[in-house]
Amino acid sequence: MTAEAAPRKNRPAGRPAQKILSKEGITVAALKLIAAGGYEALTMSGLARRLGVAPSALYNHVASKHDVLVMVQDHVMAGVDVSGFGTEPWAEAVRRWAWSYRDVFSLHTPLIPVIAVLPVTGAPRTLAMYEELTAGFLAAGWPQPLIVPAIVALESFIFGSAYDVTAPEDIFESGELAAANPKFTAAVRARQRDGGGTGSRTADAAFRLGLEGLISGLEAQRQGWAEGGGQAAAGR
Amino acid sequence: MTAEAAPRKNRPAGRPAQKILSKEGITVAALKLIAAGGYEALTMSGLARRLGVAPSALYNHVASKHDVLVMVQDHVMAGVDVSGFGTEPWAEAVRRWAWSYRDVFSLHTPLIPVIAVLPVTGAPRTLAMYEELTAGFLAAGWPQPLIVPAIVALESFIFGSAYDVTAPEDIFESGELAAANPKFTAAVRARQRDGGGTGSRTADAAFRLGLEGLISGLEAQRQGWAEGGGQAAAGR
DNA sequence: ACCTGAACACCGTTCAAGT
DNA sequence: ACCTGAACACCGTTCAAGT
Repeated sequence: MTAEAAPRKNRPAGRPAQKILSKEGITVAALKLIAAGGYEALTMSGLARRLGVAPSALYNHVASKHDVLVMVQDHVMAGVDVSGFGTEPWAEAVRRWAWSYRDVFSLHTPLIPVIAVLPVTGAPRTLAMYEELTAGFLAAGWPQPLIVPAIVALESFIFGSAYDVTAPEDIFESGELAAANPKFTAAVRARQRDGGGTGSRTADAAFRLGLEGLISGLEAQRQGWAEGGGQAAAGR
Repeated sequence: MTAEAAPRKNRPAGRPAQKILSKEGITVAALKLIAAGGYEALTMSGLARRLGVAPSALYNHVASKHDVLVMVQDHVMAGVDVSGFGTEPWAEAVRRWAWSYRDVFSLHTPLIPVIAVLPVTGAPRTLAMYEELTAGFLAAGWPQPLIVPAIVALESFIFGSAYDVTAPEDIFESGELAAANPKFTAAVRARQRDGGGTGSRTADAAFRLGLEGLISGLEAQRQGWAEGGGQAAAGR
């Protein structure tokens, strides 16, 4: 297929004439493996096979498989669209960013537990995204203390929604328990779908509703903060 | 410690006089294992050891480890507080539910990928929770087509936020990249924390902001729907 | 420094044999 | 039907040996 990863043919032991592996190469190979066979296909030996090396060779470049996931994550993050910040109104920029973020990570849900707890130090592109976001929030007049909590809230919603995209369409069919749960069963039948039809975009309808709610609701929280002189709204 | 799982002492092969395992017993043992050593400790052989059987014996009662996670999930779900629905105003009931849901699953984040795509058919307690929720939304006057999308949106936010609870406090420290990302670095320093101090509840501040935003924003979306005669708000 | 090859300590799961 | 015990096909990771 591609020429870059010529299969190893009985290469002798010992340090090779010029080095074969690099972090960048490992990351690219990992992304190809994922594209071809999903995250199940991403194993250290699968990665080594594709790169034409022994599995143990990988450990000269990464400390663990977790390291590989971090590298993949930072690469994938480049696909998130922050172009609206600086060119569009705040709400519109958030919309563009949020939809692209969800779409990208719905194809990479196994990265979510990794990103969600990952110190940004190790992920320069992710950090760059946050910098763009922050600039956009500041330009829209957001008070500094609310910016990080607002971004975290939006991201939390996006991560959860990315899982939802991967759920089967009939996830809420109550089956034989329908009779015991009539109100929910009826609500599932009547639920709003995106596009108005019975097409398979129930995840989109929920994401749109939540995102529009969050955008207007965060805006309201911001007003409340300004009026309250620096305290957040109603508590637990 | 407990008497129930007396260690096996050279029990002979063959069907025992009376059966030793049950789904309920396996679930309880799994929860104890998790409480003691987290999800790393939940292995099929660890489970078998605690129950005093051979690992293969478990497969007479469950088809896979995924089955065990589903059973654990339904058990954990019982800890979510839906008592507000029917006794409190809608917003207050949602608050109580959402905080308890997040708190419970922040201790069980490995279940999130399982629940998020799990057909409710296999999880009766989860289904019962949705029934309660739906009743509460209906009683508050929610239009039927918006109820499921609204619940899904709230749940997505809750799942994402549960991960956030487990993140290290210094997750946003930009380290040596601080100079290249000045606005974000400053926003992190200035960020709102719950309780007003520098205590470790940054996750709570973000959750509160997002939840209050969602509650008021969803309320606004509901108004928009009523006024628009049955269409949702601004699109992609 | 950076590769090979063998080995280690696990996983989840299958299956024949036993009562 | 429901257990044991051995075996299988994987994992990620370590480490001595080689250049």
